[in-house]
Amino acid sequence: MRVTKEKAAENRERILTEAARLFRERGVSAVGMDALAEAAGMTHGSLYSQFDSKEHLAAEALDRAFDASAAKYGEVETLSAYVERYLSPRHRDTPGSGCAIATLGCEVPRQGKAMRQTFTGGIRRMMERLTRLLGPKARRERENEALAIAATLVGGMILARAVDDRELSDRILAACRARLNRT
Amino acid sequence: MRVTKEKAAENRERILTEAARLFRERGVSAVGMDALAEAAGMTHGSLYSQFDSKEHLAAEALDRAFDASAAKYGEVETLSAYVERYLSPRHRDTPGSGCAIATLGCEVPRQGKAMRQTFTGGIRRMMERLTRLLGPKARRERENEALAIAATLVGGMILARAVDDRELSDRILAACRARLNRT
DNA sequence: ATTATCTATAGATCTATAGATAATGC
DNA sequence: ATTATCTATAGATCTATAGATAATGC
Repeated sequence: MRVTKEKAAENRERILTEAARLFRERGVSAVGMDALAEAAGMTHGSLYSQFDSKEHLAAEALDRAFDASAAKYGEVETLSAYVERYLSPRHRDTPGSGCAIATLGCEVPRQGKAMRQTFTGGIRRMMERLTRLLGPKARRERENEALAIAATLVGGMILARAVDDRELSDRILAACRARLNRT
Repeated sequence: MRVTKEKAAENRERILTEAARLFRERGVSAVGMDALAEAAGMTHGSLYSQFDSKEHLAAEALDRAFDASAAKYGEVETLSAYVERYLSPRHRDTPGSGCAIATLGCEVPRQGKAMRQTFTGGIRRMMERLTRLLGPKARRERENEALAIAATLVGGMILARAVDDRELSDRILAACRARLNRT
């Protein structure tokens, strides 16, 4: 049952949107093509007429996730607003729509070339956004500071999500926010 | 073919040692019982006479990984020595014997209760070690600082391992070291 | 008698492909 | 005629269990 070009393009979008969410929620290797197809309201066979392989699909979905993050944090005007938003309990509790670096960072070194490339691009975009929010210092110096800030943001979120204790988790977020606001 | 109690205990140790390495190298869900058995020089059937399930095995292996890290960083006498060691290219390039938080942190929120509990314990141990290395301030304040430092260490290592570009990777490590040494 | 290990296998699940179907797009 | 989707299935792989084996431990 063939559909219109338009409908097919919509389906493709929906697959990518759902994939971007599911991969961030459960990890790339834990989400099968079947789960992706079901989430998009299709059968898994049709994913293969839209994408060459799971890895290609995943790399494209990851790119969407980075685009969404860039749009979200592009609005932010100060470092402290960035920090407050990133290290919020709300972000911690909604990984499916949050920063892909914090959800997939540990998995990426073991993934294929396409994924790693996309991911490196995502990290560079985050670094550049943070660099622009930093004071009047030399560019190189701001970039290095941005990298260290990114590490604290990503690491803080990963630790806050990993611990089994809500109180400790809140405390991790608060401690990282405090530290970054003291910059 | 039954073996001596002693030999069986040795086998159990070897399974855990190899598991702790393989899980950190490839991720928990990417390493099957077959791969673990082969690495320990056995068939997968025998893993089930030593462990109830993969998750129990993984939790115990993770505990070993944390014990090893505690021993390694227990020798360290200053914060800057801790930072140099943790954020070294050597650590980045040998995940199999490195910090389990940096290799498995993203995966843990999706794992079972036993894993999460062990992991939380590992994070607490890291925090306590760092707290002891911090100056003469009040305990609570040092603990919070330790959490933020841990976030930078873990996040920095994850970013350095994730990027596809060696130069950028080295730069991430250097930027995080510089930032933490300015504390 | 007990038990650590091996062999064999069950039952799921996962990625990917082949071929049929049916409606679009030319 | 083309093609997006569906159905069916191949071939791997994964966790776990059952039963046999053979040497230990009592």
